[in-house]
Amino acid sequence: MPLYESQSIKIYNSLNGEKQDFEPIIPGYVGMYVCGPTVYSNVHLGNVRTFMSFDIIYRYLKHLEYKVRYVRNITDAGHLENDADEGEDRIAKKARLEAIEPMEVVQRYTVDFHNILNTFNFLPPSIEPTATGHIIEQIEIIKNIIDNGFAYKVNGSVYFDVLKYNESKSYGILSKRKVEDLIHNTRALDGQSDKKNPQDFALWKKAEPQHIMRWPSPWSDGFPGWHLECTAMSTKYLGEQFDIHGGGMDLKFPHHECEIAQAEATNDKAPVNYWMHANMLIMNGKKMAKSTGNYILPNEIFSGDNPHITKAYLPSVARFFMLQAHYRSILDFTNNGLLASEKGYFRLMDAINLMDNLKTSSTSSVDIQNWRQKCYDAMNDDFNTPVLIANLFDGAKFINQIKDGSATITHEDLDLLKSTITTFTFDILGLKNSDKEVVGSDKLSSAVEILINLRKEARVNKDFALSDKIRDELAEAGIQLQDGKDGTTFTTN
RNA sequence: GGCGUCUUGGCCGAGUGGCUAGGCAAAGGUCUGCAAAACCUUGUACAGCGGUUCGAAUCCGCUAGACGCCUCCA
Repeated sequence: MPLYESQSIKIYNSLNGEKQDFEPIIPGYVGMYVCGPTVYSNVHLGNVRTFMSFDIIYRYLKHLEYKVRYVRNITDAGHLENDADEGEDRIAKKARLEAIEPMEVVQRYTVDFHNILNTFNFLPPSIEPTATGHIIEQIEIIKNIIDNGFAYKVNGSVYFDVLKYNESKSYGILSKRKVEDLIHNTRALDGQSDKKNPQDFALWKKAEPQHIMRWPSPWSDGFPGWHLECTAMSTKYLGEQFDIHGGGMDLKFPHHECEIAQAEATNDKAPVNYWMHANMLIMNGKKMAKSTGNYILPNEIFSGDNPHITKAYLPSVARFFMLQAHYRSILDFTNNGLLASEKGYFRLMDAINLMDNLKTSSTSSVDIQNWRQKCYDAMNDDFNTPVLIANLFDGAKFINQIKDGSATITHEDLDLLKSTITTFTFDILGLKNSDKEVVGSDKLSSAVEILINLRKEARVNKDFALSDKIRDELAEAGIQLQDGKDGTTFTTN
C-alpha cells in the first residue's frame, strides 16, 4: 500500500483561501507546475525561497509515493519592462548593456540558476521547459483564443479581451479582484494605443525593428506575451487540467490570473485544482532591492562577503533557516536569524550523528511511533516545515537523553527513530549532514583518538595544564572534544 | 486611491475558540578538575480599544502600524 493512502495531506488553496484535502485528478499521480525564473540576472534569494518551498512539496509528495511530474519552466524569451506598448525587454536590455547575444544572457543566467539550486541541494524538476522552445504551442493557443472570440488583433499584435472574457467567465477569480475596480484603478500609461482597454494583456507583440528576439507568426514577426508561456507549457506537459500550480505570491496577479483566463478561453475549463503561493522573503524588515542596497546574492551567503551578514553560512544552514518559517509567511532574512538557525542546525546534526552509538534496552521510555506520526502530521498539514522541525528537535532530545541514560529505547524503536529522522531531515527537508562527524575509522579519527588518550592520561595525572592545552588547541584546529559519561568523543568543524 | 495579507514572550518563528510549539538568547541546577556539550527546571506572550461567547491570542468591528499587489518581479 503506498504511503499516500495512510497519510492524507491538506493544501491551502489560494483559489478559495481554504485548506482542502488533497485529491489528485488521477489517484496516485500528481502534476505540478511552478513558474520558474526569467534568466536575465543572477537568481536572487527570494527566488530561492519560492523554489525551495516547492522543492519541499515535491520531495514530500514523492516520499508519499505519488508519481509526481514536476514542471518548472525557464523564461528565456524577453518580456517588456512595462505594460506599455513600447520599451525593451529585460533580456535584450541586458544583452545590449553587455554587448552580447540575448541567448548568451539566457545561457549565463540559466547556468547560474542551476548552480545555485544545486548548491542548495534542490532536486531537479521532471521537466524544465523553456519559453522559446514552445513558441509554436503558444501561437496555437493564441489562434484558439481568437477563434473563441476572446482576443483581438491590432497592428500585428494580439490582445486578450478581458471585458469580453468577463461577460461569460470571471476575471479576478484567483486574486479576488473585480474587473470594475480594475477599470477604475488602472493607471494611464503613456504610449498606450493598441489596447481596447488598459486591463487587456498581450498574447502576441509585434517586434520593433531593433528587437532581436523575434519569431514569425500569422500576425507579425514578434514575440509572445509573458503570461502565455506558462499556459502553453503546463498544458503541454500536464494536460488541460492538472493538480498543483505554484509560484511566488507576487505572481498571483496579474500573471496567474491571466493564465487562468487564457486556459479558460482556450479549453473552457479551469486549468488548476490547487493554486499555491509562496510568500515573500524580505531582508532586515524591508523588501530586497538592488537599488537600495538591501540585497544579498546566494553566493554571498556562502562566502560571507556581504555587509548584511557577519560570517559565511553553509547552504544547509540557509536552507534550514528558511524552512523554519512556513512557506505562506513572510520571512525576514537577518544575520541574527541565521546565527540562531546555525546553532539549531548543528544541534540537530550532532544528535543525528550520535545515533549509531546509542545503547538499546529492553523497553522504550519514549513513544517513537507516536512521535513519527507527529512528523507526518506536520507535513500533512499544508507542508508545515516549522512544526516538523520542532518535532525533529524533540527527536534530537530523545537521542541525547538516551545517550545520557535518562531515557531508554529498544533496538526496534531505535531503527524506527533513525530511519524517520534521517528521512525527514535529509530526504524531505533536503538538508545535508554537516561536516561534523563522530568518531569514524579514518586517519583523522585515529589521530584524534591518540590525543584524547594522551589528554586522559594527563587528567589522571592531574596535569590539567597539558590536558587543557590539548583540548584548546584541538578546538582552535576545529575539533571539539566532548566529555561524556562513557568517555570523550569529538566533532569537527 | 483600490484590493489583499499581516502585527505572538529579549530575538526568530509555529499555532488558532478552553490543553507545553520549537530554535536562539537568559537564569538556576546535574555532570565536570575547570570548561564545553548534553540533560533537568524557569518565561506565562499573543498591537490597542470595543463586541460575540461559559470561555478569545484564536471569531466580529474599529483604530494604529508593517508588508504585498495594483507596472517587470519568486
